Amino acid sequence: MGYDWHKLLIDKSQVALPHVLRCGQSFRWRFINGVWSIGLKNRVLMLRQEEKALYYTSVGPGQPGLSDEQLIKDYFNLHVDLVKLYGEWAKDKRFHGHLAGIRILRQDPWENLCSFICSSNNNIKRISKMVESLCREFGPYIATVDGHEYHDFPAPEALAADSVEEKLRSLGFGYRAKYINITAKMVCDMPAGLDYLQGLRDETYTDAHTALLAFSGVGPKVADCVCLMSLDKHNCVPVDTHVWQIATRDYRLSAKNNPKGHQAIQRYFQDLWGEYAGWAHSVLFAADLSDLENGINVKSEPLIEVKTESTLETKLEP
DNA sequence: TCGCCCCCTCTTAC
DNA sequence: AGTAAGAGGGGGC
Repeated sequence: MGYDWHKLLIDKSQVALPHVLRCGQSFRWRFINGVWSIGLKNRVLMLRQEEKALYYTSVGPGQPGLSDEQLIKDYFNLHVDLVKLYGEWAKDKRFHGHLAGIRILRQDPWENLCSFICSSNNNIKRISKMVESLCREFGPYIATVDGHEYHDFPAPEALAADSVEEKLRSLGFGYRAKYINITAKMVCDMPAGLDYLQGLRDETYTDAHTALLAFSGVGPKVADCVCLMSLDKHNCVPVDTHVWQIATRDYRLSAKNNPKGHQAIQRYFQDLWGEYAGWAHSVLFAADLSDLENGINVKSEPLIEVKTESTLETKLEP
């Protein structure tokens, strides 16, 4: 099957897919035979990267008024010059030698919220499994590509039925099953629905953060992750035990590992890094991440299929 | 196999 | 009122 690959001129130092898509922001990306793919906004989006260019193509109808290129530029926050930011952060010696191309995504707030409700007391591998279950069981089918089924992330209505909690428990969600179910009901009961979450992009950090805390299974850390990764609060630094360790070990801060201590650490990093403090934090965070490149959702087809299907090199010549 | 620890939040108890 | 401690499912080490 021949894909119509399009080229976007962007350097790896601006976005490094293997790191950005595996550092605990989005949990749905697959990596199959050198191609990154995801079911997003009613299409299967596929990406492939070279040193100075990103190649993209898609399968499925998509959404009216949202081209693949628009989706990519929005999803990856490509209007932000990451290289310039790295230059500013380099004043901090601890940044020297860290991974390049790690940027904050601009995800869908609803998916972001649900994913991070799943993330409490949890690890990336298991979160990925849970989010995939969510999409497979409750998300609308989009297409099958090279033998792999792709679903979109489920709408709140699909997760609001009373039967959902038990189903999620059987899928290994544990106590988070109830949180997801209740939060979905809450969003469905809102007059504005998903627009309410989307609208938090226009609110201040404090207001957005407070609003998110009202949802079930959402504490300060999860609220901060959503603020940073889908609500444009670029200077928000989510502090968990991991970031707490970086702060106390590498930065010699003497904060306690409790909410007050976490808040103090957040303020310290915001002062230090400025407007895009949340982005800076993700670079240090990723550097410490043992889960990076751990083989989640990675598949390789038998060699013979690679030759015959030839989704890569032969179709990529500009 | 058995502990122990987790990218936490909620609840209860001071 | 603000803070502290324990429970909660499953999986990794």
